[in-house]
Amino acid sequence: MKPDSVQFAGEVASIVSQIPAGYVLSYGDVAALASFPSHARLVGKILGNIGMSSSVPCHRVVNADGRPAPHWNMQRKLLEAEGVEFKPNGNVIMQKYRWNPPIAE
DNA sequence: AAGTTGACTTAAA
DNA sequence: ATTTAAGCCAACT
Repeated sequence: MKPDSVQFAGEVASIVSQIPAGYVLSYGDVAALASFPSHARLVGKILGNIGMSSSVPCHRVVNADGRPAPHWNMQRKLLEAEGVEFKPNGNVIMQKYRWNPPIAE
């Protein structure tokens, strides 16, 4: 099934909105939760689109390394405000702050 | 229509 | 540690 941008965006927005403060999720994870494990890149694009005009906490979504988006600077600061710690190299401590999502079906 | 790009991921050099 | 390669697939040019 092809991901309708509307549906996919809706799923992504819904999932990202459910991320509790102090936790992060990778694009791949969000994509997988949205039922499209191979559209991690699309998640980023969608967040870029909706994040500017929606209440979706797009700052809680990072890449698989736990590193904030390459285009957006304040993200790290926002995560720090959520209580997320960073490694000296600038990566989030994923093994500790990676959100454990509810078992979806 | 065809080629390029990218807020990705994993692996390898 | 960093860079490259390749897989990935919708959106963009």
